[in-house]
Amino acid sequence: MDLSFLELDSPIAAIRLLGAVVTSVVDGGAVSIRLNDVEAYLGAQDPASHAYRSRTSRNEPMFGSSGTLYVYRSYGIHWCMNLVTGGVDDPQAVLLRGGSVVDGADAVIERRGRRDHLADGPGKLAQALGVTGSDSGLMLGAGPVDITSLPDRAPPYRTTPRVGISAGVDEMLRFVAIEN
DNA sequence: CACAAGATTGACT
DNA sequence: GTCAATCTTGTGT
Repeated sequence: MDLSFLELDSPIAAIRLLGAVVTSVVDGGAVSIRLNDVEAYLGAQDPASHAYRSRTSRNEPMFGSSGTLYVYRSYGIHWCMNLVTGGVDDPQAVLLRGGSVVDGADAVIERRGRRDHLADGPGKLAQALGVTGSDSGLMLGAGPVDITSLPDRAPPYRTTPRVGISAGVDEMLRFVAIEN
């Protein structure tokens, strides 16, 4: 799989990730999710980014090379999963906000403890894939997570402000695939 | 060392 | 629609 587009700026990489299939193999359960909701974080000049203030142990993976996973604890309860884009020392990332389960639904239902709303939110998507903080800093393909399919072209999508942030709210950096 | 805030979710009124 | 759960991390004293 050619993932070189992840070296591009996060808004462009985010759009290319729409329709992409992310897979994970954790505890013997193989899960595939097709992304339909992503957000771009620009890095040092983006007040909404975790890398805005300074380089810390938490956001360290964002300063790594593109294709690195950045996973953080949200509200003390959930895990949220990003893919690092841009070059080294350029802390851009794409937050994986949502997708639809295309394979391994049984494992997802067991992890989520319910049959609906399996991956329609960042915390839910990470839980569906079985991704946790211990996966932060791993490269795609080097750990349990990989991208196995990319669309030939970006699907139709709409652009909205990012969700749940208190700074940079005017930036239209959330990209949601339009359902057909 | 103390503390405030958070890229959310799910249950309940 | 409203609200509590829950705890790590970053920052300031």
